[in-house]
Parts: sequence; structure tokens; C-alpha cells
Amino acid sequence: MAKKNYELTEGEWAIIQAVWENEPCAAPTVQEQLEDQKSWTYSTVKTMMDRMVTKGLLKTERIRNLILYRSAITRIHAQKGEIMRAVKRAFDGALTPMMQFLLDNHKLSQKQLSELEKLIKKKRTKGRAARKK
Amino acid sequence: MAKKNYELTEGEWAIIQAVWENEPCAAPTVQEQLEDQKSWTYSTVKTMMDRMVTKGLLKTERIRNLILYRSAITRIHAQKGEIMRAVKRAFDGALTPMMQFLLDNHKLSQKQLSELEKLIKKKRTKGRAARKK
DNA sequence: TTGCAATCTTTGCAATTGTAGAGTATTCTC
DNA sequence: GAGAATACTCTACAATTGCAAAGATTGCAA
Repeated sequence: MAKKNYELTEGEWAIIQAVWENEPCAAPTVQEQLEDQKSWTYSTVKTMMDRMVTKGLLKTERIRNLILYRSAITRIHAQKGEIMRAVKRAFDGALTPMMQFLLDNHKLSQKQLSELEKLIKKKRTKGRAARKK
Repeated sequence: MAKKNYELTEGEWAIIQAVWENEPCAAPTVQEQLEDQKSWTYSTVKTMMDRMVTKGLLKTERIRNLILYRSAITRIHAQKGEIMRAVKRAFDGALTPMMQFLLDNHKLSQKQLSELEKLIKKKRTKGRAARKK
């Protein structure tokens, strides 16, 4: 079970998010939900969804003459992929420099900063024995 | 001077990195430098570089019959673009959730954690009046 | 001046991505 | 059971990206 590194395109992100929100859902549903953001026709959405099935991003199940889609990867998975992509390309694969960059280049509010600090502290103390894969 | 959000492709990243390292440099130089990583022929590299000029990622200057390339955007710029891309797609544009995700989902060493903590602390105290650009 | 080496230019192709029209099948409704 | 509605299938097309061969230039060296 190779955990591939998925790199979704813009359009794929839009669609898979709609799918996550409606989980077992038909193509028209997705199209309707995206209608405001993107103004894609049904055809467009359906085509993309089918391509995503081929790529293993979605999977289907046919019920009579209706096709239900659900996601084949979790949001976490996809987010990880997106981040790995950035890290790999722009930071030579190294995570800490990327974090550092984030801290340096984006003005975070005091609140955000202290929130992060808290998180880190928790990680540090708790981290010790936790080796959950 | 609109600060566009550049989204480089895999190939473009490879090339612009080589350019950054050799700054005013000719296409053959870049090709040679990339030879190990990618095994692109000269043609390929040159084509890509020229396309990047069209897109405003590189710029050129002709000296007699030699064409010198240099980058048109800084590394910082490009990194920012790459990150924005990830944040926009996968985290709905919100930075802190992304950071949180990073902390949660990647096992950072104790050292890395404390390093980050230090950085944040510095940010917090120093941040106050600094509104540099 | 002839020829070779280095460089550039032109052209092209296949895969992916965004986009959709047009036609087909199934089902509901009167 | 005929038309309307719903959902699906098939086909296509332009732009971008990764890739490169073949031809045109230019400049140096013998």
C-alpha cells in the first residue's frame, strides 16, 4: 500500500472539497455546489470527476442508473501532499526552513504567535514516547 | 508594480534554482548544471528558459551572440508563491491552520521544536513596532 | 577560406488540464 | 405511452508543460 504523494490541481481541489462535504454524492450535486465559485457546467464537472476516478482520487459506486462518488483520499492526505510539494520544490525538502520562512515572512498577530507557541510546547513535552508512525 | 503570485512548475523550479546560483548565465551553463538531476538536453532547457522569459520569470540580455539570463524574481518571492499556493488550496487561505497542521503531522525532533520555539519567542517580543513593509 | 564547435532558432509532439457541446438513456408525469 | 426532466457518455478543443530533433548562425582556428 504505497502512500503516494498526491498533487491535486486547482480544479481537483475544488471538486474534492465538495465531495468531502457531501461524501456519497452524485455529480450533479457537486456541480450545483460549485456553481458559485467556479461556473462550470455539468459536463465539465463530470469529466473532471471521472478523470479523478482514474487517478484514484475518487471512487464510484453505481446504484441503478445513478453514480455515487466518494473520496478515495482523506483531506489530511491531500493537505500533506500539497505541503510536501511546496517543501520539495521550494525548500529543498527541508521542513524547518519552511516553517522558519513562514514565521519570518508573514505577519502573524500576537495571538497567532502565542497560539503556536502553546502548540509547540505541548508537542515538546508530550512528544517523548509517542511514536505513532 | 503588482506583486503577482508566481506558481512555478517542477521544471521551472529546477531551472530557476540553477539560474539563481549562477546569476548572469547562459543556457548551456544551466543545462550542464542540471545534467545530473534531470537529464535534459540543451534544447529542452533552452526552450523552457525562453518560455520562462515570456512569463516574466527570467530576463535576458544579449551580448553579441550570446544570451545571458538572470532571474526576474527572487527566491523569497518564489517561495512565497509556492506557499501561498498550498495555503490557498489546501487550507482555505488560512495560515495558522497550516502551521498547526505542520506541527501536528510531521515528526519534528526535539531540537527542531525548541528551535522553532525560540524563533517564535523572538518574533513575539520583537514584533511590536516593526511594520517593515 | 574552410571547417568545426558552440549556440541559438524553429518546429513539433504527447500528456495533462480546463472547458464544454451534443447526443443517449432512464425515469417521471400526465 | 409520449414528452419532459435528469443524469450519463462520447468526443473535442485550446493552452500548458515536459521533452527534443533538426536546422541556422557565428566565430575561431588551421
